[in-house]
Amino acid sequence: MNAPRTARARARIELTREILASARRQLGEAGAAGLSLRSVARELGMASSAVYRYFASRDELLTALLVECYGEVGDAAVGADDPEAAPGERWLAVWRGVREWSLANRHEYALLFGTPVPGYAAPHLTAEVAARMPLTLARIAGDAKAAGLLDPPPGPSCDPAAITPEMLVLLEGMAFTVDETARLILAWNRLVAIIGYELHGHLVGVTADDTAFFDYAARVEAANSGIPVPGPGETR
Amino acid sequence: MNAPRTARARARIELTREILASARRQLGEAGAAGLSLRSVARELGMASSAVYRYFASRDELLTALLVECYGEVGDAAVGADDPEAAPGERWLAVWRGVREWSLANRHEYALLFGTPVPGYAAPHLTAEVAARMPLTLARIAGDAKAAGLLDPPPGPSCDPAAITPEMLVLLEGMAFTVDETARLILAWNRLVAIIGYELHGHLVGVTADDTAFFDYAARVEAANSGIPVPGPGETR
DNA sequence: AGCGAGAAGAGAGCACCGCTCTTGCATGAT
DNA sequence: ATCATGCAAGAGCGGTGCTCTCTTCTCGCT
Repeated sequence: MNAPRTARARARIELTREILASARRQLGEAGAAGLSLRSVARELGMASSAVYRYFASRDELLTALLVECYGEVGDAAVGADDPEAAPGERWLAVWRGVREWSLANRHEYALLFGTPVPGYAAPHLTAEVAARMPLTLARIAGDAKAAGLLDPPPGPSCDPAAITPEMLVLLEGMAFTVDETARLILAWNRLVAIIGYELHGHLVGVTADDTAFFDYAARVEAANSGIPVPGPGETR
Repeated sequence: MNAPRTARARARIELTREILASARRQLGEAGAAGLSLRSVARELGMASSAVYRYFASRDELLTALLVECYGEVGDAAVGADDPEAAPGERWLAVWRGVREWSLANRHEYALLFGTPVPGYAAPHLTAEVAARMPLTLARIAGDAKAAGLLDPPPGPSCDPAAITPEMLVLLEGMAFTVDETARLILAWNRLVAIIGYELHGHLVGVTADDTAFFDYAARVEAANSGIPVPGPGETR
């Protein structure tokens, strides 16, 4: 973390930022598959080969964007969460925040949660930055539990051996049961899933009001996780 | 539907099948992004330009594969379903059948449910073939309801305006309520979602036994849809 | 039976891609 | 002031989707 003493070093980090910014813009416009190292170079007025001084490969550039986007979706989740509010309100706000980010950044969503691009295997190093969004959901449930408000409905129980010990440790301090943890994992998966269906057109002809249906899904999932949620009446 | 009278016509449908078969194999090996029209041509010993006599573009070839794969996953669902069995057993069997097909055909799963490839927009014409898998789930719920076994747990209710009238019509004869329909849509989404997480590595470090966790998810979702399901005890 | 229309295949070519290697310049350190 | 090094550029390789032209051969009709 040395300060950029020399002009060369300053130029280097500056150019790195510009490459990343250009790539980010192209990702937003054409998607991961349409992101071309050559066109980034063109846009910056440099030779394509010069970009390789900054990113060893297209995949490495993509990884940098991946980390950046995980940060953004984490920001969207954390930013939407008001720790002072009631758990149900917080839950809905975070779900909506993540959805809005995804709708505004559909190609970025695809990069994070969609099909891995060609031969690119996402590095697992990004686990900690990737965890911010789901951890925001867990925190809401944890706070609800601490306040004695967490009340998951009855249902099938989860084999404790199905979940990694690390996962239970990660959520330490929140004192979740295995079943509560399992339901949170499902909730995280389902938040991403319902957005994916909307983005990829699987709901065309199925839902008439995507926003209303998303809100419904968010409420159902809150109830599933045991978080009391306000809103439209009960089934039956 | 004329019979292939001439030798030319026979050769044409034969070659079309071979092209499709070669493409299917390459899709299974390298994924949609790695599917190359040129390599298909190479494999069949013909000029790349000749393939264009059969498929106007790579996207058209991809669409043909898409339809084929939708058929396969539909077959997997229908094939796993034993209409004579109890609803809970049927539900689990269909979920497992779809998962097994997906694990054995991960690139095909990605084509169907993952990020749309580059600039390729999936045609909506495939709706009827795409619907077979979710309709299998719906049929189980419908049969359960007819037998008086459908008993969805209380929870948030869905705004009827959020679902298209066509959807309610599509499920006609099963006499589902709006909420039952909404939960089935969620169940369909969630079956695809949990498999996607497993395939794309999002569960690495989270779940220790993917099969057990999937079974848990299937049971939770059956309960959510109101289908009585056998298996491990209740939460709490 | 023969001929014309049209289908099918081959090949060259265009513009693009990721990536590599070599060459030369300009800058920063000594 | 000089030397070593960081850095950009250019050419090039093998690959892609797709188009256009040219030739061959098959099919259907007179």
